[in-house]
Amino acid sequence: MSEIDKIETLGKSLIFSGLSENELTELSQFAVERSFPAGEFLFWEGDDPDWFYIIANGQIKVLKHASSGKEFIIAFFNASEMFGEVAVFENKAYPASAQAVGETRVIGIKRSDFLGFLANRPEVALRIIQVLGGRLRDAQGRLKDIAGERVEQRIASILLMISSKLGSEIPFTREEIANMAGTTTETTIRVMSRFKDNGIVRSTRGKAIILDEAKLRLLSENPPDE
Amino acid sequence: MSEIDKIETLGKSLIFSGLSENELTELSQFAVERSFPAGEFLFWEGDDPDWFYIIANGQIKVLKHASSGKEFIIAFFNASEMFGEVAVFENKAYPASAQAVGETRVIGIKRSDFLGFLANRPEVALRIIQVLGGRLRDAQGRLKDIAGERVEQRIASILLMISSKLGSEIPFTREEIANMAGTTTETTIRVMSRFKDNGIVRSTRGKAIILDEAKLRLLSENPPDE
DNA sequence: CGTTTCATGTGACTTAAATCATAGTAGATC
DNA sequence: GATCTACTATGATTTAAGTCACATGAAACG
Repeated sequence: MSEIDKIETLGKSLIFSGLSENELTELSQFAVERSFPAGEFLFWEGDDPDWFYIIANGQIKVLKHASSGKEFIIAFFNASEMFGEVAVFENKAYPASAQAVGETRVIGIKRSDFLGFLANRPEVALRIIQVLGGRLRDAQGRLKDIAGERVEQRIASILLMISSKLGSEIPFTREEIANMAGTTTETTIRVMSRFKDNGIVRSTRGKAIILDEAKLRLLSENPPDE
Repeated sequence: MSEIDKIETLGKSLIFSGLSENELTELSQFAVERSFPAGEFLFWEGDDPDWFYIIANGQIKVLKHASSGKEFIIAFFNASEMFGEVAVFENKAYPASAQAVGETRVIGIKRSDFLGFLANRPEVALRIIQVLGGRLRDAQGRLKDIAGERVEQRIASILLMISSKLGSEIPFTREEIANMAGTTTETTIRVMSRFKDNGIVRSTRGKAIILDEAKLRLLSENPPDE
């Protein structure tokens, strides 16, 4: 990856998109490129937070393990999104693990370099605040869903959330969807089969295509009964 | 509340604690004091985000309602903490409602005033980033708990979380604890009775006192069986 | 190109927790 | 200090979803 590519990738990210050519160049001095094959972990929950990342291409899923060993997917990120930032700002161990979904290239910036760069760039800080705010909002919405809604509604919400980021093609297996909705693979398969019967989704192996977003939205908002 | 009091309250809050006397005075020009009796709502989910708040004294709980009407407590805040900020930064409707727990006094700052003040104060922005980061971390931890752990563990975690903020006296009813753990009042009563039998907590009406934090921590981290 | 692997699918059974019902009890309120 | 009201308590029953077990099928791989 050339210096030019790095600058371009940084510039595409939401948080750095307002920076001048010069600033991006300065920032790219600190930036290191790394590549990960599908399934590889970039860091594990509990690791020291040395790096802050921006995705050049590919996708990352961020997950935690319950005490039973069951995996729960907290978030997934697409090209030009940042991640690993919470640990970096607090200087505490990463609170979750990050795994490459497909072959993925990221740009890493060292904690100290990044904080130094940030110190006199209030615009960048404001953008980070917005990103974190949005993520907090999402997390709180999911909390309410998982605590209070039925699996069918939760799965509907997850599908909508994914499609709002990636479009109507959902590139996840039933197992992965289960791990986002906080349920089991079997239950997810059953619910998705019902969705298929009702013409809401179509599916192939490892993928689902949303056909009727309106119906899905209805399901995610209203209890099925009463 | 005098101007002096306002300045003092602002200065005590984590995000403004680094500011000079002058800056605090400037900020306090925008600050409006409001008082709420116990149980009153400061704003409802869906309201426009006009205000950003700092608690002068009292406590606030922030909650959402599931489609069944069941209430879920997302967070609660103590004196000198800020809240309502997510909506303000994104300029979207408040994603949750805020309710005064006891008699509560808050300081409100108008969205536009606050953003203006923030624009050229990177130190304040960095502190906000830290606060948001911490909250995001908490929310993600709770997500994993609610999705993957048993009620007993979840309740143990909630008690620990509360005691780390307020001390070993937990000033909440079983119903409120249930609404934080994402379970029912009856189940919470049963679990708490078990805790009492094991000498982990003592309790009076509307209150619980943690006697054995170590045991509680053990419970929150390890599955009861196997 | 057969075989191994992993995702989907389905039935039978179990279970943790919700729900429903009812009662005691402490504290507020008049 | 009698009367509400809200909190705690407990038993009985139901149920949504989890677990276990096994089958089918597509795709990955040597």
